[in-house]
Amino acid sequence: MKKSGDYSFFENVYDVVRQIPKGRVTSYGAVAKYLGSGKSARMVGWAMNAAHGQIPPVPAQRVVNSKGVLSGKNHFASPTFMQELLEAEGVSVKDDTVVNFEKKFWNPAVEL
DNA sequence: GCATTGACGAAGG
DNA sequence: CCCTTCGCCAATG
Repeated sequence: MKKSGDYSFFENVYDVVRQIPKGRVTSYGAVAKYLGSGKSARMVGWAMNAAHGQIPPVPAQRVVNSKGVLSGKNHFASPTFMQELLEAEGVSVKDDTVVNFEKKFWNPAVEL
């Protein structure tokens, strides 16, 4: 039996990612740190892997690694889909890396 | 139950 | 900047 508010780590990750403002990005580690897991950035990535088909949809394209690289683009429907989604939101991507990453960076621990 | 993998990150060379 | 090593933890074989 599942109680209301019984959020798993995965769902908690989805909740944070869904709150990323349009045109901004964050990193797996930042989300992990906000959730208190700190070094479990891999789990955030794993959560994204299971994020497909989630309702409401999880904007996984706004989550990149600490360098601003679209490390997970290969997991989207198409390797170019992630970049296209970001550029459609006003985030420029060059060589699989977010341009002006530090300016686009959205830190949940600070902004949330 | 152990070994390997991974959409990561930090530190060291 | 590039590469290697280590830590972290769930999923998978």
